[in-house]
Amino acid sequence: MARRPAPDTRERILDTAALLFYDHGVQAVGMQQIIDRAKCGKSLLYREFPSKAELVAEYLERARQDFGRQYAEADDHAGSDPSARLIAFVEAMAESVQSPDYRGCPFRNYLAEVADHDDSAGRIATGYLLDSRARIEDFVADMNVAAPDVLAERIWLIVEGLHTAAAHPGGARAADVALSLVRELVRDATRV
Amino acid sequence: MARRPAPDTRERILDTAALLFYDHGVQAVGMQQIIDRAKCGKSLLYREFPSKAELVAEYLERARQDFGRQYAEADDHAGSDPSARLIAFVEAMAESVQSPDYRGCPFRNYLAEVADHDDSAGRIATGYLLDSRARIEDFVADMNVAAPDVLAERIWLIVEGLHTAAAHPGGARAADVALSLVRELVRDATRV
DNA sequence: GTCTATAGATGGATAGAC
DNA sequence: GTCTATCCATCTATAGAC
Repeated sequence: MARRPAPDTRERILDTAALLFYDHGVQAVGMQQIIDRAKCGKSLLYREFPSKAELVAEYLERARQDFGRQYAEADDHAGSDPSARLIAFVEAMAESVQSPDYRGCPFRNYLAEVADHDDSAGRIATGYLLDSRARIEDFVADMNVAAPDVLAERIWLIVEGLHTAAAHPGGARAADVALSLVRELVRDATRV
Repeated sequence: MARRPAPDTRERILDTAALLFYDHGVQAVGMQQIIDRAKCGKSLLYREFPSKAELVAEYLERARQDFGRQYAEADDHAGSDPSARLIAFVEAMAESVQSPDYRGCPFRNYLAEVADHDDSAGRIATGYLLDSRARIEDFVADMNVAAPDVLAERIWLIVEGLHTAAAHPGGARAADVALSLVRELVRDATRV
């Protein structure tokens, strides 16, 4: 029994909670379940996370940062052409749904299972969606196409479908389908 | 206290439960909440629905039948051309997301919030999705297009996006976006 | 009196929080 | 570990319609 608190305790608890929240849904997972799996005491968990609501919010906030890093890295390799950056963004999202145990987008799942979107976690989830959509709109706006609003709306709809369809039965090909469709829309829109 | 059993008791309970389940999610609604809202006794609810799981399953089953009737009615007015029937199907789905208090597709929401898809309610939800997708595939197969699999996959992705995007902030135009995109894909695919 | 509805007490399990 | 609250589900008690 170490008296000194392990510095990675908070991260380990958050890792454990994130896995359980994502796999079974936020509401279906109890605090005791997280405590058992993380092998920590109750007092330790409540010292790091004062309530379940804050633990959920930090789970989504960390997921948002993780996705943000992946998208930033993909953007670094995409060059400066806005259409290439747009494709790279969609590719990064398509890659994130390719996991064999993919169970849907954590933000969209949270918004689907919790009706109140005005709490801390809900604002993170809606903020993530709005940021993703704004990123697409910004890329399209820089592409000098005839109808940027229409193109951005269509791509966003496909992105929404990508995250949802991949979690449903028979959704293994959703990433390829979304990517080919987005590429075709971009190609048609940028054709001289 | 009426001795005569009201013949619409079961439907009234199911109506009440359906509203609550859809608005707040299945897991967030308690049986007592339904009992209070439906103004019925506890024993009466449990006589009609032996468990919450069965009540949820009947909620989804009735929703499936309701949607099925709407789609069948739309199909009756679409004539016999498979592309017209396909468009009518997508139009009917687009109409169902136009409600101002739309909170997502009940089947997709259920699958998002409950991880186990092998129970009675889960099979109804997945069955609805598979049926909808098969209907699209059947219509496209009758259209004599060059690549029916690709077209059906793309339309299904858009349909998934339609149901998801309409429930998210800024999703008011999702129905129009999905419809115009599907119409364009069908037009391009059937062009001689 | 008989039947059925409602209302409330209750059981056991589990929730979040201290 | 403990506390309170709530979950689903069952059972009992009572009030009213026939």
